[in-house]
This record gives sequence, C-alpha cells and structure tokens, in this order.
Amino acid sequence: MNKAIPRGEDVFQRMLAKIYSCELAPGEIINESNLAVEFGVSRGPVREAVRRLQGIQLVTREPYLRARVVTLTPRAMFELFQMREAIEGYAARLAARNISDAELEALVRDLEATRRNSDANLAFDLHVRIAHASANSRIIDALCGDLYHLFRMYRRRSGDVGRRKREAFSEHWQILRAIQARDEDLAESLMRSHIRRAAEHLSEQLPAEPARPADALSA
Amino acid sequence: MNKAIPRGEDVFQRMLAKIYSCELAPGEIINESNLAVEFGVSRGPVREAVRRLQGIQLVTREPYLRARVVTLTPRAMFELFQMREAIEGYAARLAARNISDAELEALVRDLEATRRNSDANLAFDLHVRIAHASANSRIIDALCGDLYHLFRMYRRRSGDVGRRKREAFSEHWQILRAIQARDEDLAESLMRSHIRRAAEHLSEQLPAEPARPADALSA
DNA sequence: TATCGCAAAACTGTTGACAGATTGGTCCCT
DNA sequence: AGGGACCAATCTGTCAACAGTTTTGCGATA
Repeated sequence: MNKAIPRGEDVFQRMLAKIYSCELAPGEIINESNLAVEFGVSRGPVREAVRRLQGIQLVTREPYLRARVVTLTPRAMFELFQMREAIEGYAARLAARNISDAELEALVRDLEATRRNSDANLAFDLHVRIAHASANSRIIDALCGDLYHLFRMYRRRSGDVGRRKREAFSEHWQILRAIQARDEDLAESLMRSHIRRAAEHLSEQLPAEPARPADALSA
Repeated sequence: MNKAIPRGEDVFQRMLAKIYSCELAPGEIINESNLAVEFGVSRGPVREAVRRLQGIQLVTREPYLRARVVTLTPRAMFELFQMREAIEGYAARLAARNISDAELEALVRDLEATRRNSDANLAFDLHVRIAHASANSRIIDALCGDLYHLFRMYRRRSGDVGRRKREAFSEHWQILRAIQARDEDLAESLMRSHIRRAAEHLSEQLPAEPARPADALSA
C-alpha cells in the first residue's frame, strides 16, 4: 500500500513556503537544528531539504559554513531573465512547431478568459502552458523548476501590478498569434522581447536594491 | 585552517567517475548500503551523493523505490541537444556582445593550436570557453553542470571520432569569426546549426539504442 | 501447473549521539 | 588602546541503530 509521505519531502515544501513568504528572508542564515525542532523532526530530513533547496539555487552554502537563503541582487535578476529569454524563447519556437490544434484552441480560450477575470496568476500561467507545449521535458523541468521558483521570489519582492499587466496581456496575445500562424521565428522573437520588457519593468520597481545581507539577524 | 574535505563530496566525485566509466551503467540499480561499504563510509554521505546526482539528472529515484542511473534514450538525447541549442546559442550571442579583445585573442590562438595537436578535449573546450565568455553565471553553471555531465555520458557511449572532428573544427572557426565580428545574430545562428549537426551525427552513431533497462541485474 | 496471499528479507527513511570545523569572545601581550 | 592567540560555544558532518515500506520467495490452494 502506498502510504509514503517522506518527512524530507514535507520539510522541503514547508521551507519553500517559508522562503516565498519571506519568513525565511533573503540572506538569512539557515540553522538545521532550529528548523528541526520547529518542524518536529530530526536534523536528517531538514538537511536533505536544505540540500535540495541548494540544488535549485534558492540556498547558497559551502562545506562547513552556514547556509543562507539566496540574496536577490539586481545582477542575479538580470542573469535570470537572460536565461529565461534564451529558454522561453526557444520554448515558444518549439510550441509554434509542435502544439496541437486542440491545445492551441484551449490556450486561446483561456487567455481570452483572463481579460475580464484579471487574475495575475492566470496571466503567468501562459508561460507555463507554452513551456509544456514545447513538448521537451528538459525545458519544461527547467522553466517550472529552478527558474520558476527564483522568478517567484523576485515577483513577490516587487509590487508587480497595474499598468504592466495591460501591456503583458497584449504581448501574450501577439505571441499566441505567432504560434497560431506557426511562425517559429516570430514566436521566439516576440517571447524574447516580452521577457526583456518584463525585466526592464521589474528593475525599475526594485530601486537600487537596499542590499542588506544580514539585517535579519538584528530581529 | 581550511582542512575541510567532506566525505559526501568525495563520494559524489567517485560516483560521478563510476557513472562516466560505466562501472555504474545506465539503468543500473544504486544500492546505498553496498556503496557505503565499498567506499568505506556510512550510508549518510552516500545518500547525500545520490541526492546530488539526482539533482543534476544523472540518477532517477522515487520515494521508497530504488534509485537507478539514468537511461540514455534517443528521446532524452534529442531533448538534451535542443536545450543546448537554446542555451549555447544564446551564450554565443552574449559572447559576441561581451567578450574582451584579449580573451578573444586567446581563444583564437587556442583554437588554432587544436588544428595540429588534435585533441578532442581541446575541441570541446571551446564550448566551455564560450559559455564563460557569456559572462552570465547562471548560463555558465547550466552549461558546465547538468548539461555538461549528461552530454559527456552520451559522448562516451558513441565512438565519436574521425570525420566529424574535421567538420566540427571548421564550424568552431566560423563561430569564432562571427564573435570576432561582433555579429550576435550570426554567432547564435551558427552555434545552433553546429549543435544540431552534432546531434544528427550522434544519432547516426547510436543505432536505435538497444534499450535494455534492467539487463544489469542479470550480471 | 499456475495463481494468490503471506511472511521474511532487503532496502530506504529517520533518529539521536558523537566527531570535526568554524565562529565569537576573552584575555594577555605589546 | 589595539592586535593576536587561545578557549568555549555553536554548528555542520558522520555514524550506527531503529522504523516503515517495498520486494522477494515460499507455500497453500484451486
């Protein structure tokens, strides 16, 4: 019988939530023992969770040194968005090549639905949908794994709303039209521009990044 | 004083070597206890190493099930090379944009040196060098991490030599010239073609992939 | 003989204790 | 008073034993 719910997995999810909610703030030190008692488990599962977080780049660590939640520098954000430009651009190209007519139809319908029910999550969902439409599991894993988690951290740190959302909607629509036309070059080009613009918008929001690495200690 | 040499790190490196040398063959089951006694350590460090290998996609595993070395299917190879096309292509673009004149000069010189001293490792080194020239640490990590390890596995599995090397040299040279001309579009386009051709060559070498998942058990 | 169920074996997940390294503070020396 | 060496506290790395789950092999039954 499948009753498997390893503690390490649970701790991993809970730590992820803590990082998203900034209960574990960027730059904050991660103490295995403390987290262990907090979660009511031994240090083993916590240790494993920390290593997994390190694997997806949400935690930095060196051999005998203390682990820290990754700090979101402007430079790191810049590099992350360049990476997204490369991979998501190519994903859009593959989507234009591989997406099925039925899937495409559903995508158009769902995008249209976001116009009135303006929910930000639905808007970003398009990126995930296009990633899946690429039909390349390695690309899907990358976009929905590491990059997605980090992107969420940046997003939460800025009051990303309002004017940009309208622009994004228009850009999403253009991308979808290019995919519909099976124009690979255009789809990739538009996706790159879209991500570049999102990056510019975000870097305006984060004003020079306070950059306080260990402030959390003084709590 | 820095005397740190964690066992987990050592075990990780040794397992990596075992996987490359096919002493741990694709599809083979990984037994924590056996490896622990083999390496003369406890199960803890082995466990950690296996998780790290899982993190870089060299090992597949599910909660209470046994871990296995990843099997190299033609489909997985196809997807891997698409990923490389996306990222290395973009890396070439960034290299054309960012590389310093001195670095470029060194690159040209080293590539020239590979013509006579035809060492396959030097040839591939160009990809690593271009990745570094991109000046994007996230791209560097991706190309020199997961993707690089998996690529090495495929490479070792095929008698990749001879005719292709001559072609590759020529293609490398063209890419470098595009970078020299600071032509971003051309550099990216040429890198993509180069990788696509390498993929085609490799898929000819691997004839339909024997695809024996658990043969290693019968040893 | 083939199939199903059950129990033992094997393996992974977890724990608490111990060892090695680093950090932080104190005290002595200049 | 400033600087450096030593020592204690703290934390990470490692180990061996225990618990829960899956796999395997045996035997009963049809």
